[in-house]
Amino acid sequence: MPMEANSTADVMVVPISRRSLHEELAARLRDMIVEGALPAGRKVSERELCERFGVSRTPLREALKVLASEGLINLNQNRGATVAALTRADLEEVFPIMGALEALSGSLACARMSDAEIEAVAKLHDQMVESFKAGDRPTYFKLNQAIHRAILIGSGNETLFATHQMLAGRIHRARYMANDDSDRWRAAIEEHEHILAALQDRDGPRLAVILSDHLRNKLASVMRHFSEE
Amino acid sequence: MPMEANSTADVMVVPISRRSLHEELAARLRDMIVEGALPAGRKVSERELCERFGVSRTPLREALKVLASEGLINLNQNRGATVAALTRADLEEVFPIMGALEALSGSLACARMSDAEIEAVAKLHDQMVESFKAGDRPTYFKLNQAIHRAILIGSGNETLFATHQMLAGRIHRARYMANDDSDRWRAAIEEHEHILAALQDRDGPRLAVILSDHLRNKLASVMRHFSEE
DNA sequence: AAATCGAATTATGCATTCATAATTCAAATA
DNA sequence: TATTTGAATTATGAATGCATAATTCGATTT
Repeated sequence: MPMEANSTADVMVVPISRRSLHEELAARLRDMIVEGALPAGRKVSERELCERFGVSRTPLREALKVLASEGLINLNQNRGATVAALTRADLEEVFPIMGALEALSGSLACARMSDAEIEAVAKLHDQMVESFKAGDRPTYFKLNQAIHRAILIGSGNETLFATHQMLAGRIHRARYMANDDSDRWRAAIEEHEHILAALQDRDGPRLAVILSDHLRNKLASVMRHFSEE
Repeated sequence: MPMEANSTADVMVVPISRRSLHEELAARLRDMIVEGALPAGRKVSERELCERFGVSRTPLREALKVLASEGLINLNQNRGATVAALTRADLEEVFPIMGALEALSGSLACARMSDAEIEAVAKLHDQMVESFKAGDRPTYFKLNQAIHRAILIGSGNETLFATHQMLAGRIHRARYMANDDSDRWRAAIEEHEHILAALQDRDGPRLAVILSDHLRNKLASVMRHFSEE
């Protein structure tokens, strides 16, 4: 996906293709659910959302079907949609899968990323360590995600990225609901040191193991703080 | 998902909840695409499908949105839907992911499957070997799939199963389009012997490695016979 | 007062209709 | 004859309408 700055020429050629409404709606609703603006278990009223977004029910309902297939909402026949609740069982299912996917991505990334790209990850890592030292959780959280994302993308496998993203969306709420305690936070930073080192060494198998363990530890941390919704 | 035989009592209680049309349509179309009844690249005409299934465009279009999110069809703004073509790049992306997922499932299955369930896999395996000896490819293919499926389900991780299923759907066409040659077929049987042995030994790490390799080898075989559509 | 029944209301599932973008095809032009 | 233009046709995107299932809420009964 090319991301050049918008030159005038670009603006003339590309930009007309507005996304269809169902796509736009799915993206917005997905974001609202993932970010917790729509709390888990809450009834999703078609009428209310139609009014909020100023669209008819047709594209909205199309978007709801897509989100249901992603596991973000549940559709009950003739009884409307509800935001899918996250259970401990969900977390125990999803985290190991993400671990396996990240392990694969790390392994591939070691072989495919350019030196410059790895250097960019190192920059993100340093910034992340800074935000840890400053106790700035929101920034830490963003940079942490950026690093994992960079490795996923660095794998060069778009399907891998997309699959991971879908699962990450499902558990995002829990991930930042349950903040790491200071011990776990420190340990996470240390794991990230190892992640960066393995990546810089381009040691795929080692990075795979580290990432898998990292996710396992993250699950344990989340589970400690997670209360069923 | 309980699957008891339909007693009269069950029939009175459960069965009324007919699936919604969009769900039914998505399932039917998914099957048609996966099984190759709708060839890759082919335009998906809404009118034609509406007539065939006797429904209006509304639920059909809902189903199409879902299938698009699964990667089975492509939607082009104002220009309709087409069955997604499978490229070599797709296979090279999807197989390693399935390998990672099956490796995880094998690892979990070793810990969680009951002896009886493992015995059932052994039965499937023996039947599969029989069909190999008989040169019966269709039966071999079905039993092979049944074994992988049993291990996926044996992992006890429904999300893992669902994620795998979605990816498997995307590449199913290629998998049976490109039949193994006799050398590869023989090798596949041998790999399955190792799979069964590791499962019976409940040696999770070993099974994970074997399954991952198995998928890698399958990819190589498919790639040899696969011609871009 | 609590529980139950049922009419009224509301929401959902699907069909139909409308507006617009894409495509087709024949006529006009070079 | 090949190419281009544009009117007619067709298909898609989205809104509206209709039938039915679910829910609400007040009246009735115990």
